Amino acid sequence: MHSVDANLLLALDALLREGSVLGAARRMGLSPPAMSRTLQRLRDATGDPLLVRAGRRMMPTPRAIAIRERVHVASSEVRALLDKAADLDLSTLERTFTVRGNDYLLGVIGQRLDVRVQSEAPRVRLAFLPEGTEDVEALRSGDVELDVGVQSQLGPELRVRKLFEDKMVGVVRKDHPLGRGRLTPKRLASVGHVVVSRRGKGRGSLDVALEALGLARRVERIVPTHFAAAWLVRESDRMAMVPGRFAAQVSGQLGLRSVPLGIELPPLAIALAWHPRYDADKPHAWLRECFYRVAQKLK
DNA sequence: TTCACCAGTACTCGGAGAAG
DNA sequence: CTTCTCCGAGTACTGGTGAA
Repeated sequence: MHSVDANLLLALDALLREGSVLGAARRMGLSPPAMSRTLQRLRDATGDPLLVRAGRRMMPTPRAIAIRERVHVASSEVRALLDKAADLDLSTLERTFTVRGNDYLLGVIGQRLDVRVQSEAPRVRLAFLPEGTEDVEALRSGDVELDVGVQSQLGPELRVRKLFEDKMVGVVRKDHPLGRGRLTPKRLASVGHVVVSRRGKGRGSLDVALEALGLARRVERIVPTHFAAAWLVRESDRMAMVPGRFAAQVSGQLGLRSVPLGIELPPLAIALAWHPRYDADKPHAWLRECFYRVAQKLK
């Protein structure tokens, strides 16, 4: 290899993302012939056709598919390195960040994060998406720029930064009998439960722990959010299991009592996750730092 | 989408002249 | 004599237009 033209890398990224010479030309601000010639240079440089005609469409070769993600990461790095706006000016920064997280996150740190972002970068917009399927592909494609929550099944290339730990507690209405006296596993299993699950699953770590003691609980309601669970138990005999920080935040306002579970459960580790293409992206790094700083101030 | 052709730009290289 | 700077010609590269 004689030399490397960064424009070729950017053009290759545009071609692989668009899957079309015309589309890539539009993306790069070139004419279609110029992009076609650039594709020809890429073919010469790589020794691979990269995109081949299939009727009216262009299909990527196996080599193109294999390098697509790495090319995208590398071109993002190049853009970030050569970006004229390398000196981040938060007062004028206009950008929408897509953040995936659940209502627990918003309840615990949403307000403080909102104040911090508003004071440091007033023109920044935060678009919160529900966790949904926890799709890793959304992080890889850039549809989700930052994921906040319990990071369990991530791709090996994704970056993770721990924010804080939490533990599950029970919440019941204020005058509920469970609120008086010690909450034993047996008493825990004696009431109906509201379970939080985005996928409609009624089984979790509490069931495993109870089964080890020869007990089982009755799951009577399954809801998608912690807020919904808290709302349901406030006028029923049921209890819900929610993260402790969330319970502390909403119990007073909803007339609930939070009760420590008389059973040992693994702690919740809440963390940020993002794709490495944002490593060198200063606005993204600033937002990650905002989350981290706000989380560190939690008691 | 690709090819042929054209224009503009940048780079390389060699020669000429000045300075030490 | 050597080194440095400037200048012009040649070459390579990139991107545009028009046609197929």
